[in-house]
Amino acid sequence: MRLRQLECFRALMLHGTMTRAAELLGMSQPGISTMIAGLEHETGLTLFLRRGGRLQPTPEAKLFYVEAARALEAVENASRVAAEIRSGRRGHLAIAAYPSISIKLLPRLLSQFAKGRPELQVKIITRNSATVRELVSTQQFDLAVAELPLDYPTSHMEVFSYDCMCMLPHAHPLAKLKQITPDDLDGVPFVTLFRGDPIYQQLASAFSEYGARWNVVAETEFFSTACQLVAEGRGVGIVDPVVSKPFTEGLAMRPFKPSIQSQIAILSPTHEAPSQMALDFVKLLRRALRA
Amino acid sequence: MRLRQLECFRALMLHGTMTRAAELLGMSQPGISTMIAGLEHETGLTLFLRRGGRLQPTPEAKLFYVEAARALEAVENASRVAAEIRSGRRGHLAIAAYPSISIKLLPRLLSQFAKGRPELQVKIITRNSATVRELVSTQQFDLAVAELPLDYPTSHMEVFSYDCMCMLPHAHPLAKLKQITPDDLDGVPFVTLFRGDPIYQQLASAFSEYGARWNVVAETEFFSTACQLVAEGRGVGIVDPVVSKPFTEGLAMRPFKPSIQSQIAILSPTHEAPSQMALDFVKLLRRALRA
DNA sequence: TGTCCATTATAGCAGATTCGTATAGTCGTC
DNA sequence: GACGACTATACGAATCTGCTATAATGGACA
Repeated sequence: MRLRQLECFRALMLHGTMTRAAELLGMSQPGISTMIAGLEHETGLTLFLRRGGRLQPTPEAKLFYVEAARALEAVENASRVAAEIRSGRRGHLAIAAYPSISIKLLPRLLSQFAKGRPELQVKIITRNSATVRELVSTQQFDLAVAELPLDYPTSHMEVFSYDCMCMLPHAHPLAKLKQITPDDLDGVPFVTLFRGDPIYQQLASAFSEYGARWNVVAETEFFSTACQLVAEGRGVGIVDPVVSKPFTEGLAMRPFKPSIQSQIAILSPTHEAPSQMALDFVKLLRRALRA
Repeated sequence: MRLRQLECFRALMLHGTMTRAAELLGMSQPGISTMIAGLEHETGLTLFLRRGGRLQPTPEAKLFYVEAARALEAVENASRVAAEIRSGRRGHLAIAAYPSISIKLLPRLLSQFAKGRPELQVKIITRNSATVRELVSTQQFDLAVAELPLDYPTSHMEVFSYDCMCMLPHAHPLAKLKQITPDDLDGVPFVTLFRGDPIYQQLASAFSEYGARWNVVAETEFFSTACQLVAEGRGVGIVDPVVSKPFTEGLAMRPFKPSIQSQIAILSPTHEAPSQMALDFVKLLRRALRA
């Protein structure tokens, strides 16, 4: 059973005569004739009665038409889907990300990305960076974003490093300074991430190196929480300048010495080829993370 | 997009290598290779990554596979349905019939006909013979059975004539006779069809011709009702010997003089070709009506 | 009845497609 | 470095497709 036969059959059923069906399909009448003859021969069905040089569809033809039309639609649908995939209108994007980025930056980028991609399906899973790393190794995701250091490095990894900045209310006395050091923060109420976080470790080292007293008044799990505490006047804190930017509006940001490094990475599954969709989104994400 | 391309694609997705897919499809490996290359070229999708002489399906291939498989199934289904139609396993049979035949005989024949035809859809509509005639002219039915005379004759019509027989309880005194005439029934309680029915007209003539008194004690719409009244001892009656046979078990049947003719006809739509299914069923019905 | 018109069917041919064989290229493994 | 497993390309034969030309059929109408 060939597709062209079904197309000819459908056109003939819809338009009554071979001559007209041929016009519609842009082919000759004898072409239709042989196609229909072939279809009748191969199916063993008498689809049309030849009455007075005209065709009359048999009841069998009407029964078969339902299935033929369905089959043609399915094929045409496959063809359309192929075009949608090619043009990036259809696809899915499963992303695993650590909390700070999945709260604001990622949704913002994704909704921007989804414009003009009506059939795009997006899945975002938020886990801590260690879990994100495990999820990537199970190949369940097209893409992942995690903080470094990872327990062990993955092959496909694109790293972004940031010098963290000190955030404090505009009204804070230290906001007058162009740059802030541990000395400036000696005994100043400080909001930080939990003890396990690399940022915490680096801060602890920095304060002890400078011989300043690090007065931690709050430990949070997410940057966003820390930022909110600072905004409420609970103390000052330190964040990366890109991923956390959406949370620091209305706060003063000052460079911090010594350099406190925040590193995040875009991870790709190792054994799986990335989809074009994923590659396209990575471009957008990369641009955002470089900014 | 050609079917063979989709078949090759499916086999390749299912079996991993072109070599194996070729075996499964009974073709050569280069054949698969060119088919896939053609499909990739025509869809504009990169469906497989060539890594070290091996193929690795891309995420796009996985997306497309869903639709490709669906399309192939639809086509294969159409092919299967064609075979079912050809073999008579699939089809429908819409029959309009007058009450007496649609109550017993028709269902009995249809259930016999439906054996070995799993996908057969049957529709029976019961109307009086005049309405049946109208329904046939609207071409909504594959077949109809009505009593004669019709108000006007249809072109495709096969007539069956019966000499009606007298029915009476076995215990009835007249059951001893081999044959019954209006004289025998002079004043005998009689159950008959309604006044409008051809049978009624013929009986009235017969009794008046013989100068016998026709003692009608009940008029019914259906033969089945009349038969039941006779079985209950309400009187004697007259029915055709074939269509009404299912209702007359337990009753004595005797030939009646003069001949009271019951005529019924199998009607086919005029402008519509009959389905093979309908033709097959007519054969069965004809055999039953001739018996 | 004969002519015209609209339709379908068949024949023959050119081009496209399909699919085989032969062969080369690639990569991992031992 | 040879082998094995795999894919890609070249080329030719068979098949399929779809065209033009033409025949055949039957209805409409003068």
